Amino acid sequence: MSAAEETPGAEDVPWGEVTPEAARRLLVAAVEAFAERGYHATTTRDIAGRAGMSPAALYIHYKTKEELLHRISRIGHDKALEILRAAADGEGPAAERLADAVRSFVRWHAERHTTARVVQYELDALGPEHRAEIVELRRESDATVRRIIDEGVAAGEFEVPDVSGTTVAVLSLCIDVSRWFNTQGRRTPDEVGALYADLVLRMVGAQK
Amino acid sequence: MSAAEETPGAEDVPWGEVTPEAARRLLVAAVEAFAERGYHATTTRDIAGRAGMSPAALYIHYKTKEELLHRISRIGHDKALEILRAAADGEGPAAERLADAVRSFVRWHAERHTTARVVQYELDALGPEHRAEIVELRRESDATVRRIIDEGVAAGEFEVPDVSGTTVAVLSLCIDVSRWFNTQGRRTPDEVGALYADLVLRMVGAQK
DNA sequence: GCCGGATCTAAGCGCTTGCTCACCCTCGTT
DNA sequence: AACGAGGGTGAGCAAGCGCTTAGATCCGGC
Repeated sequence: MSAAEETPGAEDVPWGEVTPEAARRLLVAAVEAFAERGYHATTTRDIAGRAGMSPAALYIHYKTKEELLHRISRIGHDKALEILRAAADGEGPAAERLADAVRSFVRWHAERHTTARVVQYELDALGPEHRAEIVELRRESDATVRRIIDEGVAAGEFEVPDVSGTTVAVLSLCIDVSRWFNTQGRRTPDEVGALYADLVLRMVGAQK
Repeated sequence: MSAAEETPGAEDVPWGEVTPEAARRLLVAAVEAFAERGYHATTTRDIAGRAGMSPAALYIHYKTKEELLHRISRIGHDKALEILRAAADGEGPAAERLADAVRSFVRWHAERHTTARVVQYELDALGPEHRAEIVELRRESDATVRRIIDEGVAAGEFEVPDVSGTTVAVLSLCIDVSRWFNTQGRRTPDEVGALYADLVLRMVGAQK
């Protein structure tokens, strides 16, 4: 086998964009540790240990522990926004696009709830500039969902008295999936996605 | 003024049940610190400092930092459960009781979002036994909401294909208010409560 | 006027933390 | 065979952590 090759089929492998391989192993270890115990309760020794390395190895690939969190947060938010935009930019009626958005967004938060938990709940552990950068990405997620709802109202598909309030509620509902979802639980990510898509359509008063 | 009196009108003062006063000051300081930075990022020196005391004073009133978190969590969950039960045990149709429950539950999570944030998101920082105790309280909250929805379905008021899934979603929606609610924001706790009560009635298919 | 318990503090102990430093090993290249 | 660069390690530093201890201060009851 050729040795120089890097991350074959990189796009759909979860952390395929992170190279070299040692940096990715550290990042994956950090995601697990942060999700289990929280950023502040996780030690650099724990992260390095999970990746099968010495504590010092971490600092070859990342300047600080906070930079690790930022990389995780940035990649995760980019992915989340990409999912929402793919649904929003689709064709068909607003109801279909909203259901699509919720279904895939929820599925991501359930399937990758370890990552999502870090991405969604460790925002405050970031430094001020990194935090501001991530907050901006969240604003764009909000705008994307709001746009679908706006269009549904304009087309007469939805009946929504408070668009911005409903937008917050929809995103909030989806995001919180990463807090309670458990792989051992009764429901699959697909099932939760379908259930939530239905609930959201009811929230916006889409006729069934 | 008489000096010996303790916590006049104790019931409705937020932390009135905590005595003596120094213990309450420490607990209030801990709630603020935990909400701002998270349990693990908060130091005992920070808590004591906010309460205007030396670090050692904390250990006169609490055995450990974890006991402080447990006290906060226990009182908070008791209050939350009390709110839900008061609405569930009321009279009138299920739709009215569900709206009541959501309205007051959300209002609490918005008004006291500092406390709620600690109560809802720092569960994992508790030790195993304390954690188990709190998880049991959450199960009861879930059962309380599920009961209202069950009764609404039985009475033909609601149309809900998946009662347990919808119960989770309703509670999840309410709890997440404490994550995003901001006192400086556009909405008052009353407004968010009213909006969410309406959204939840739509979720259960209550005819308006 | 003195006592005993409760409350609070200054100092600091033992340990862990994020991070660094001096050095080593494994390479493809010459 | 020698090299230089990049990935890795073992040991450890300065700082900060949760928590303890010895002693000062307050205060109602005799």
